[in-house]
Amino acid sequence: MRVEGTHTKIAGDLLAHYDLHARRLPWRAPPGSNAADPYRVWLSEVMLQQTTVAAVIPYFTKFTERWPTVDALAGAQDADLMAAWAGLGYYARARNLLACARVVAADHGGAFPSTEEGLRALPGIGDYTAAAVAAIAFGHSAVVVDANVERVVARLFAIETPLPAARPEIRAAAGRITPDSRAGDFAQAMMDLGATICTPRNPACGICPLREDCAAFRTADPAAFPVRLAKKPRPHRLGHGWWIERADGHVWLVRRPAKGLLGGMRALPSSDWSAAPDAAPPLAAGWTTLADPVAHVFTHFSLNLTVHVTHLPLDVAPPGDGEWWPLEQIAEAGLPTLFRRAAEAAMKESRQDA
DNA sequence: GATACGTGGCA
DNA sequence: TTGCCAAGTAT
Repeated sequence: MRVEGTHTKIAGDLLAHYDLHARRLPWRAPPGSNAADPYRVWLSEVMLQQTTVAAVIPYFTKFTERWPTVDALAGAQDADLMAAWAGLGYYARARNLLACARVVAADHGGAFPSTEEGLRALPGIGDYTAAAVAAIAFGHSAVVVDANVERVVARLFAIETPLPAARPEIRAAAGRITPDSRAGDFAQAMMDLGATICTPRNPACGICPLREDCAAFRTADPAAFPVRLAKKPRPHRLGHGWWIERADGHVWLVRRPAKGLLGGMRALPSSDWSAAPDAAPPLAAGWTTLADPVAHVFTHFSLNLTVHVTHLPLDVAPPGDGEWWPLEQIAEAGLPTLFRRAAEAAMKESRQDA
């Protein structure tokens, strides 16, 4: 149980602002309604992990139309789920999403646990998502701390400790300003504030409802908070990808290993990605190498993928597991962005050859 | 605690 | 153009 402290003014000011200016988002119940659907709250929170609202909206719409309930999602085929997630990134989320739906359907009768502890035990639900679902879907006074809340709280209290070491301090401060009632609205209001007013760069302090509560506002540079440690430089890697097209308009696609980078996703056959990758093609054939490699930036390295193209007769197949995929349906293959771009480059080249 | 894990928008 | 950053989780 939280003790009502000296910071209740902050929650009051923020909720008053939220009642007037809350963003209308597809996963939010309409104003005045308290009918937040735990399935939709959970799905949106998983999609929003490290991902912008603008990127999530079309995926959320597509998923809820195709799979309206957690039981429906639990019945999805792995390949269909992964293909539907393609392009959104962090594909472990999609694998855990399906695992979580199946646990909820099989072990909880299709009803999400309502407590942080119960939610935290499910695949893909960490401290943040457990607190967010408990607060937003079930009205519990959970302390919800995401990157927005970290930034807002670091500024409200002008916390000088650099991230990530400041996490415990920030979490304690967040707990002190979280209200006993309307904790879900409070959490969403903090995130709205962080996304639209208390932004990482050039915060709009002039229209901020918490301006008079904010210690950073009284400093010369509010945007200097939160303090962050310098990041390590991102290494660069090289790789090779092979576009194997058959005379009847199909391309050879493989599925990547279940774990690791782009785990479980359809892909072009490719080499390892390293400073000096093995460039041996998967089969002996006449290869054309595209002049411009596909440049792609992952979180922890950047990549130049050199794309090689060949055309095979009908009676030749590459070694190993894979599938011939019709070229006119390449958009439905669910290729992650790197391979979608490689496919676009290869098909453009093939058209020029024809 | 540190690292692996995608992608796109913005300055 | 290049770097920063985003409703984090798993190991």
